[in-house]
Amino acid sequence: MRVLVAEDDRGLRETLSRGLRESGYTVDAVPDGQAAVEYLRTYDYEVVVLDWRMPQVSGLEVLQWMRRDARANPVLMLTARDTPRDRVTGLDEGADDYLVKPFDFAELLARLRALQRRPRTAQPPRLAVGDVIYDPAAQEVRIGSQRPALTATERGILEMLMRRSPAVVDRRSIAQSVWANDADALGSNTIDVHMARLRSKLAGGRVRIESVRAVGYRILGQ
Amino acid sequence: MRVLVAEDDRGLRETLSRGLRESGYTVDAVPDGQAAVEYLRTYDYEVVVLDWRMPQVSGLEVLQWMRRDARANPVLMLTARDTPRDRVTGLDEGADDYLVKPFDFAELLARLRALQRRPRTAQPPRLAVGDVIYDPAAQEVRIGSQRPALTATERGILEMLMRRSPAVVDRRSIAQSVWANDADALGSNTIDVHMARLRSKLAGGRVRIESVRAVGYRILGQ
DNA sequence: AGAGGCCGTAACGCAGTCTTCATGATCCGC
DNA sequence: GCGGATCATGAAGACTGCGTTACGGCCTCT
Repeated sequence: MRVLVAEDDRGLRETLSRGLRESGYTVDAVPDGQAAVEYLRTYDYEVVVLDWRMPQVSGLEVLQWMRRDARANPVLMLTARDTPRDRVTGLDEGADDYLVKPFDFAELLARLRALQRRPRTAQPPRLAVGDVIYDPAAQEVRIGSQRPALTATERGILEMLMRRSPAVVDRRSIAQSVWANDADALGSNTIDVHMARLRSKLAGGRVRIESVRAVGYRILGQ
Repeated sequence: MRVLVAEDDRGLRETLSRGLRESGYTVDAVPDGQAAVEYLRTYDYEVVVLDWRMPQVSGLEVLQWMRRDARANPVLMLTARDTPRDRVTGLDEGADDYLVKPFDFAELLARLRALQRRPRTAQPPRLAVGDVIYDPAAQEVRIGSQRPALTATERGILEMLMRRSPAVVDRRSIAQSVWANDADALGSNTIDVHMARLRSKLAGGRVRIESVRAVGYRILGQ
């Protein structure tokens, strides 16, 4: 298991390196964000441990770079900050987990194990298909610079389609994701109508919603 | 997005339900582990929020049942306990995340979003014969780089043939796999007609559909 | 109470799909 | 080789699912 540790405090960095090696990991440790990016560019790691606060390039910036670059490696952030607000920021930027200093080493190991089990994050916090961007946190949709006013139902459907894109989403999945009782939505033409409304609101964007007869729908960029 | 919440404290349960619904989730809330298992058996959820301490069946036991039952749904554990030791236990049992009460609601939302980000099911099982590939999950057929437009019935028949390939599939099996009432399909030449169309659409691929007189059909790679 | 927005249902037309029918080809036992 | 059975294929009508529009009920905000 290869792990990259980015931590500017020398003492902590060495403690982490030693401890992780004793636990069977292969560790590369770097003292700042700049070096972390270099290493990430060059080597491949299963898990990345990033200190939030580092000189020059912070852990958050490294994380943002990773996600922009479509790197899906699980990331565990270390930080001294402990306000809920900070945690929200970190998680929404695509961190997979979060640990507050000072921390218990056994817990770090457990969280690393959990991250390894978890399938890669694979997706940045924002969904994008064509020029349509959906931000699940803000529940906001953008088409280029436009901001179409979608209703809650339409956003729910759109989110489902975008998460699975370019695969086909069957009607049952759509129904389940939006309605508690999928039966009535399946029995009527409710989905079709919402789909029509969604299509008209997305018209002008560089996407299209294809219908796959007898199965469901899918959204594709153009 | 469907979420199951299992929490015995009524006040917290209702707060969670209301808050999550306002954030766009479809929520089922249950007061104990027993009910949680029932619901998990019956419905499908994207994320499960489990209180650790519950009467009768605890959240940890629900989690253990899920993992024994090979349920891969992301699980977020809620708990009042806050020793590193407990966290280690929870994470090692397969919880994907962990939140200590009292918690900030925005953080709960952020962690749920992080959990949802996990990619769709590992890798979809695929059927391949010759250069024809069928993905049952996406219901998509490819011949090399081509994507022939098959109808639902044709896909159903093709899937059956490919699953059994290179064995012969008798007409009864084909009928049963596609039609609720296999009788009428067997009495007519409907199957033959579909088979002809399927052949023509697969022409160009390195496969052929052989007919086995008085028995059925089979598909072979070339 | 009224206005407006959102949602679900109904109705209808259309396009794509399925089944049936007709006809010809092929196979198999005798 | 002959006859019956089985299969292949083309065309036509029946059917189904989808797109669309319109409308009524519900909720929220004022």
